[in-house]
Amino acid sequence: MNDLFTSSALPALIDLTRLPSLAPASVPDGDLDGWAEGAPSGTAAAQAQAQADRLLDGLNAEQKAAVLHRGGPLLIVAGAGSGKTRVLTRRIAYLLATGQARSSEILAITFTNKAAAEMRERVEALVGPRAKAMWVSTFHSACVRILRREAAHLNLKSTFSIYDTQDSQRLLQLCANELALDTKRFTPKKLAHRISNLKNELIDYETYSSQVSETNPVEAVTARVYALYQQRLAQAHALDFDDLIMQTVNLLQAFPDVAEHYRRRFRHILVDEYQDTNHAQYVLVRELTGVAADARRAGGLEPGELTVVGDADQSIYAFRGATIRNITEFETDYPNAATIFLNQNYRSTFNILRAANGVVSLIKGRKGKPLRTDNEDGPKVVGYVADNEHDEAQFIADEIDRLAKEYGIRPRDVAVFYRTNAQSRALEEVLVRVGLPYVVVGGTRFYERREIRDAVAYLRAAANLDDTVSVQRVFNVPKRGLGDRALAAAQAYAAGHGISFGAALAQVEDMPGLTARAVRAIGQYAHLLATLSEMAADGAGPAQILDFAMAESGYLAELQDSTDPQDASRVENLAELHAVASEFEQSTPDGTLADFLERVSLVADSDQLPPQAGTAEEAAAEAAAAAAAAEAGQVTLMTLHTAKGLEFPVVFVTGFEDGTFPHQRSFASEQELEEERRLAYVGLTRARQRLYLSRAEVRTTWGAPQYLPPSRFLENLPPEVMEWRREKGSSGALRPESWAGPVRTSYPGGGRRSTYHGPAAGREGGSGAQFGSATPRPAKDIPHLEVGDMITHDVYGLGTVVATEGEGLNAVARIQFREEGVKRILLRFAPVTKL
DNA sequence: CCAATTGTCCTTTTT
DNA sequence: GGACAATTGG
Repeated sequence: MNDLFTSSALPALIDLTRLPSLAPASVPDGDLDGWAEGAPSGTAAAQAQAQADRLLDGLNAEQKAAVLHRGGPLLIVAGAGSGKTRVLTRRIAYLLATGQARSSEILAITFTNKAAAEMRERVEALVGPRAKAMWVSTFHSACVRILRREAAHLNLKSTFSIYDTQDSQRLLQLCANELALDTKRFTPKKLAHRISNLKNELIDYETYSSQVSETNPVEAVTARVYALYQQRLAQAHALDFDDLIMQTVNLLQAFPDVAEHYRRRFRHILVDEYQDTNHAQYVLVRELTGVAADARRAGGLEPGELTVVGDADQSIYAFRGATIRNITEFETDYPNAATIFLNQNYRSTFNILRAANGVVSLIKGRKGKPLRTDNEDGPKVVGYVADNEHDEAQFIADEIDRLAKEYGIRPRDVAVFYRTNAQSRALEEVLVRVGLPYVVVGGTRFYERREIRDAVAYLRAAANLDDTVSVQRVFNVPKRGLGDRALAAAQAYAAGHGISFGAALAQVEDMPGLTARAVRAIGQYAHLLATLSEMAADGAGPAQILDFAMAESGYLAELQDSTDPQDASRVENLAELHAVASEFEQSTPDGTLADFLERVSLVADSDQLPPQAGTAEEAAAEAAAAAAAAEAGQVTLMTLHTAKGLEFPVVFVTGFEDGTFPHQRSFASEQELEEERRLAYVGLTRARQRLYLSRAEVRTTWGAPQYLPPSRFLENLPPEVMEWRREKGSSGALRPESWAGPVRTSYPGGGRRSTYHGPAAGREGGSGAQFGSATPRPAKDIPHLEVGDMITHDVYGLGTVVATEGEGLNAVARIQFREEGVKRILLRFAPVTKL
């Protein structure tokens, strides 16, 4: 390890005299926790160094090198399960313990707030109060803090609202209406996506407008909407998710003194999950390190220390602008950078790893080396082919039961992953039925529930009356007898007077075109908002304001008086929000309403995630794990995306069907398919001991049951690591014929179709059942198609017939699909219906 | 003029 | 099987 340390570190460019002393800044007082900032002294220094060196215990040579690296940017290419979080944590602790960095000089960026909280906890457990002033957060949270502090520079209220995707789309809908767009063609969703991409590339609307070709209608419209959207955001004193990054970059670039302040402040920047950063985030990091700014270096500011950690194989966020180039070109971007590879996997059994490597090995131009491990083979990876999603869920439930009985595995050790959130329903149904405790992470998140968003809209309005999206959201919630008419009148008035919607409401007396009833209703609403604003301005806490708003508006009463049983749980959710707000007031006494709202906007409720045990050294995490060990806990259900960075002893990855995973929408491009492949890799590598892969032959997606072929990813699993419990569903033989009468999986009135454990299942299991052997499909069932007919295909969706050939059993059609282009399809087998 | 009701699209993945 | 928009009845 010393070899690695001395050879890779200390590149020529680094001025040794400027490196901080290795000696710790303080005397260790028995244990690490006792350290306080102070002056170094002789023997104490040696002792402290010994303490610091203990941070290297249990690390392999590469990991040590990564912890010890000094001088110049460092790229750690860390394969799945190679202990990257551990290395990053130790590296920060080491910087602090040796006095190379003060905690106030550290900015560590993680992917989620949960990861940030855990990392902070672990570092604190290692070096105690020395870690106090460091920033550990996501890009977004860090940017909000900077923007709030520097709001004046940007002409922004420091209580600006933060718009999530839903809010942005609402505002875009308003903009689209205003511009009288064809919202069928330009949906808010698509517009949001386009604008988000532009922002990720740091292209502001002025630049974009000047670049677009007027003859391209999509670009021209996007430019107009983008401009209006930004104007509306500014009027609302709101920033969307992408603005948080882009505006921070703008700030740093436009105000050199501000930039310099933060560069001096954050001498050590560490970025986790670097493969998932987008261009804007890349530039932000570059601005903060000042490495690219030669001119500033001439001004006496040395470049900051930058450490990034990532794994190109786990890049799964390209859809949101992440670019692998940030990791593959790191050495070009930072010429004196060093790279350290961590390829040893400590997490998974060899069988699991071989399966994972198989899935990802096909990717073109893949640079990484396959992971290696000294771990034992472990049990084989279990495959299962279910008849349908309920059968799949039943298999999982039965298997969890069996594992509990035979190996004492607890629910908390088990995770079930799926590609899309919608897939969780079938799983939940079965888990409820068999009585297995479970928790769904993500999905319809707490903060996305309607009542929560309504309540938060009141709070936002209180903090920022100009927040038009929020003020309009609860304009008639609870019902105040205000409809489109009243809304339009107020909107017109606001536009005519150049004031915000919220401000306009106060002048309801002057508003033309309203009935007396509407005037009264708006007046009451305006009064309520004014009162809430005053409370917020007087420093009332979020819980107090929430209480008042819910009571005074009649929102709570409306829910309580309702007979809809759903509304009862809404009341409970509001109580939960109130509890969160109260807890916030207690834990952060000087936290403002804006602070609370920031947390609500940026913190996905990842608190539900089980604490990750794994690394042994972190006292706090260890204690928590030990305390929880007695509990059986809950099975964790989540999407594959959410699973990134986690690990579980037992993992089920479901839905291995072409169309589900890889998702149908990714068929269009090679890049997207590769991203799906990496997603599979991420899923498989979450497992420590046991891995299960399943698919359903028939899956019911919104209404209609669909036959789906096996996922192409399954073909790349090395057969020797697989144990197929069931290779065909009992509907398998039916497949080619099944089209005439698709399996009925809808069950009216909640009556559940029993899963197939009958003789059919037994007969098919494992034996080479002949594919459609018995009766060739009767000719009458083959749809007769002519050019121009519209059809739907179970896998490819809507299509138009562009050519036909052959007759009867051999009839073939060329069909133009929306996503897929033209396909040649043998009608005898294809799941096609004529429309 | 508003509110409940019927139709329509739909679904990736998320900070 | 759900969110949300246009539609119709009150």
